[in-house]
Amino acid sequence: MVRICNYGFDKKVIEEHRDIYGIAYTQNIISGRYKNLIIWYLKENDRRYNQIKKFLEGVSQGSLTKQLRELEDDGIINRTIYPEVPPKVIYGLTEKGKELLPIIDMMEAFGKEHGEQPEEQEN
Amino acid sequence: MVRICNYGFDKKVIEEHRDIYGIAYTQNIISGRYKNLIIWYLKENDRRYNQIKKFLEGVSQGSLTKQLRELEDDGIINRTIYPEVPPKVIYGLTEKGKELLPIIDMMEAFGKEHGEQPEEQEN
DNA sequence: CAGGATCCCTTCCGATACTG
DNA sequence: CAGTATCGGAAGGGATCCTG
Repeated sequence: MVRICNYGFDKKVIEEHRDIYGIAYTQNIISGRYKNLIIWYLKENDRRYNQIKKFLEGVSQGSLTKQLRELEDDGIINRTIYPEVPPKVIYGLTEKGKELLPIIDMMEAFGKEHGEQPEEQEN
Repeated sequence: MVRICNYGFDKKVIEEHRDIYGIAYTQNIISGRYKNLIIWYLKENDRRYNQIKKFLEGVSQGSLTKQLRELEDDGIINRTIYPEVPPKVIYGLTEKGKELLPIIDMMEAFGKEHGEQPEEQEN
């Protein structure tokens, strides 16, 4: 089911143009200020909640938790809880989540090529 | 320069993690409810304002115009005005914009693979 | 036809306080 | 440590009115 929130697309558009369904679906998953970066950060290793939080310095718990839950609901990451004291929660990419890496990889490449010299762009 | 709006990233994050600059830059460009679809729609042919509007049925002029302007400012599309009566404005992808197509292509592929059978996902 | 300007609502996100 | 709950600000997007 396609989320309507996250500035996604509603059924009408999707019904009319079946070929853009995939774009809308994927956009729904990765739209969110930190989602791409979370996925990117989990690329090499599984990480704990606070590691992710530290990596994204500035993010609030509320926002981070919400984004992690949404990614989990979408099957992009999985959450493993170790019932210790203090608690330990490990986040890692699912197989589905790993399939997003090439996309983010290309985003990084695009940005590296075009966004590196900001002041050299003619305004 | 990285826009702070569009739920982008501020300088702090970017300075700290140079490797995620590209992701943030690209995300800034394509974040927006219709931007990916606009780029996708311009893939095959240049289009007029009203063609795009019709394709995205439901979008308001205000939103569409804003997204088109931002894409233009980011060098993704170019706008050609034909001073006729009634006026005619053609939008097309720049070379830089065409480089985004593989990314959107992969988004479509991902969505097609994972988002097609919504009710077969275990909840 | 292709917008510009304005108003308003929704969603996203940060800040803070509190908990097992 | 890893959250939950609540509040409020800011940005995105829709609706409407108006224009060259």
